[in-house]
Amino acid sequence: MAKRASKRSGTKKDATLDQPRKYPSSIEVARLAGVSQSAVSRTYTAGASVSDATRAKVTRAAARIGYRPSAIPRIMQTSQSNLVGIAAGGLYNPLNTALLEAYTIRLQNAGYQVLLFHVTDTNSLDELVPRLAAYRIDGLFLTRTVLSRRSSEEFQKFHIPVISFDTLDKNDWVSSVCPDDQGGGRLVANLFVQRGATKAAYLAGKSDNVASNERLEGFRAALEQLGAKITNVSYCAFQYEAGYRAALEVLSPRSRPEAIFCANDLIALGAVDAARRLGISIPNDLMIAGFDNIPQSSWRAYDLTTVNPSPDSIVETSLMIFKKVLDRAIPGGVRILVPVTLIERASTSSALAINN
Amino acid sequence: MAKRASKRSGTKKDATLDQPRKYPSSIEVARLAGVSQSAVSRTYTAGASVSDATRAKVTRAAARIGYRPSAIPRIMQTSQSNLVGIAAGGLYNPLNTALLEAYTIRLQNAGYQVLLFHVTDTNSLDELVPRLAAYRIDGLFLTRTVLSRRSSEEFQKFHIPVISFDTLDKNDWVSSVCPDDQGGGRLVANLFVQRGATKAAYLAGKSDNVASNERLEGFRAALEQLGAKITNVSYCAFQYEAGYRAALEVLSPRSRPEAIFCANDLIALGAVDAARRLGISIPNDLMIAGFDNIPQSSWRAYDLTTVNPSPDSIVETSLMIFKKVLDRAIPGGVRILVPVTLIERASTSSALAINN
DNA sequence: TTGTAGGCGTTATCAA
DNA sequence: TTGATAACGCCTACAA
Repeated sequence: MAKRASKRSGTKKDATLDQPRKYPSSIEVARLAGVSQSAVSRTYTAGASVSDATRAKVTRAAARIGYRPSAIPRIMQTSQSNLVGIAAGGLYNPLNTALLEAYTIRLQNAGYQVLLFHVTDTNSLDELVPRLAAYRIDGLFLTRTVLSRRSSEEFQKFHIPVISFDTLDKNDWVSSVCPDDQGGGRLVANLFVQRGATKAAYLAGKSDNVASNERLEGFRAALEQLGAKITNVSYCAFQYEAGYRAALEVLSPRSRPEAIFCANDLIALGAVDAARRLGISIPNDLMIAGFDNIPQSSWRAYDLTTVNPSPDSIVETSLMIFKKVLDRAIPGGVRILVPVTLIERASTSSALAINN
Repeated sequence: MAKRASKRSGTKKDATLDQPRKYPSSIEVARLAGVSQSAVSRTYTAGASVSDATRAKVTRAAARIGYRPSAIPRIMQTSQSNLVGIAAGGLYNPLNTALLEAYTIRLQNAGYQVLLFHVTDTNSLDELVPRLAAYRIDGLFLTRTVLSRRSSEEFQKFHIPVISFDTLDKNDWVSSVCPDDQGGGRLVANLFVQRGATKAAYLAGKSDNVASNERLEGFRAALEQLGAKITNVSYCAFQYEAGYRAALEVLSPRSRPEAIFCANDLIALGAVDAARRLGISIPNDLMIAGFDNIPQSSWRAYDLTTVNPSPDSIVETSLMIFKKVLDRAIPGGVRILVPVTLIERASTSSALAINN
C-alpha cells in the first residue's frame, strides 16, 4: 500500500519494501528490442515465423529485464489453459498417493499444469466446480468422489474430459478406469481354495464402496464355484486400525475362518496384526490377502499376499482417454477395466516365508 | 474441427460432436438480464454494491445459460492469481504426503488454488520457474529441493513469498520452516542413555541431506555429553529397503551397537526387520528409534519409538509466514524452528510392549 | 446504485 | 517475416 519506498531508492532493500514490481510485459521487451510487440509474442510461440535476427534481439532484451511470458492472456485468447484438475484425497492410503504422483509426473511432462483439489469421501466435488470452471481447466481426473449428474453435464457441455478412477457410475460423459475388481476377487478365491481353505471371510471397506463390493462379488462367486464359501462379511473404514479391530471380531474363537480377504491392504495389514495378537499363525492357521499392493505389503513384518491393480497402467490408460476425448477421437463416458495380477507372499504360503 | 453437427441438431448427442461450446461471458448474461456488464461483474464481486433487484436478475440469467465467472481476466486485472505453487516429491514417504495434503487442505480453505509440481531430489526446481512465473503464482511452498540463488532472487523481485520445508539455506528471500532436527537427535540420545545404552549407531540418509546431518549432530553432541558415544554412521536412501540393507551391515556380529537412531522412520522400520532377521531382540538386545512419526511406526508389528515433527504445526507456521510476507508484515528469508516431541514406543522400552 | 469506457497482456488476423 | 489492430472477458474508475 504505502509508497514510502521512493525516499529510500538506491538502498539495497528496496525490492522488499516497494510495492510488488510488476512483471515486465512483452510491450516493454519490444520497446527495448526495437521491434513490435507481435515479434516478441512470436518469439515465444512454438512454430511461429521469426527471423533469427529478431529472435536474438528479443531474447536479449527479455533477459535484460527478466521478462516471463504470461500464460494468463493466452488462456483468454485461446480458451485453453493447459491446466488440468486432479481431485484427490485419502492420501493416507499409499495407493492414492502413488496415483496422484504418477498423474502429476506425467501431466507435467506433457506440458500441463496440475491444479490439485482435496476432496473427502462425503464431500462431493460439486462445491469445487465453480473453481474448476473459473480456472478453465482443460480436463479433470478424479481419484475418489463422483460428480453429481448435474456437474458432469456441465463439463460435458464445455467438452472438458473427466476421467474417474474406480467408479461404476453410468454416465454419458465421465469416463472411468478401474482395476478389474471382480477379477481380483476371483484370483484371491482361487488361491485360497488352492491352498486348502473352504471357509473364508471378507473384510469389506465401507458398505457403499463400489470397488469393495465388486471385489466381494468376484470373491464370492469364485468361492462358491469352487465349493467353498464365505462365512462372514464385515465392514470397516479402509484403514489399518479399522482392519485390526474388525479382524479381532472376526477371529473370535468359535467358527473362525481359514482365510480372510480384505478390501484393501491397509485393512489386511491390520488384520495380520490382529491375528498375531490372538496368537493365530499365518499362514498355517489363517491366510490373509489384501488389495492394492502398497509398498508396506512387501515389508518383511507382513509379507502380504495381495492384488496388484497396476497403478501405472491405470494412469497411462487415463491419460490416453483424456487425450482422445480432448481430440474428439472418442466420445466421453468410456469405461475401461485394467487387468490385475496376484502377488503371492508369505501370508498365504508358508513356502514363501522369510528367506532374505 | 468438423461442423457436421448442424445436420443433426436436435438430437441428443450434439454437445459431444460440436466444437466446444464456449463458456458464456458476462456480456451475454448482461444482455439476457437487461443490465450492464458491470452489473454482472459486481454481482460476483464480494463487497460490490448491487441492488437486490439487479442481483436477482443477474443471478437468474446466469443460471439460465450456465454462466461461470472466469478467474482469468481477473488475474490480468488485479495481478493476483490466487494460485499457489507446491513443489513436492518423494511421496513414498508418508510424511511428505501428509505435508502435501495438509498444505492443500488449508490453502484450499483459504480460497487459494494449488498448483502442484513434482520435483525430484536431483532435479532442481529451476527448470519449473518459467511455468511458475507464467501462471503468476502468488506464493510457493517447497517440500524438497531448493531453488538456485538466481531463481529465488527472481521471486524476491516480484515479491512472491517462498516457504521451504526443512532446509538450512541462508537466503535473503526464501523462508524456511524446519522441525528442530538437532533437538530431535538430542531427545533420542537422552532416551537411549536413560534406557541403558552406551554405544549407538546412526543410520543416516543421504550424506548431503541437511536434516539428516542436523539430527546426527544433535544426537552425537547429546550422547557425548552423557558419556555415551556413536560407534557407527552409515548412509543410505531414505527408504525401507535401504534401511533394511544398511542395518544388516551395521548389525554384523562383532561390536554390535546397543541402539540405532535412524534418519527417518522408513529407514528405521527396515532396520527393525533386519534386526529380527538376525534374531536380535528389540528392545532388549537393541533399541531402535526413527524420525517422522509416520502412521506405519505405530503399527503393532513395529511399534517404533520416533520423533514427531508436528506436521500440522509446520504447515500452520508456513502459512502464517506466507501471509505475513505477502502483506509485507515481515520480510522474506525468515527461518523458524518448530519444536519436536519424542514418542516412545516398544522399540525402546519393553515396558511398552503389546497390550492392546 | 448504475452504466460507460478504458485497460490488463497476450494471440490472431491481415496487410504490407 | 513484420507490424498494426482487433479481440479475449473481466475489473475499476468515473460520471450519471
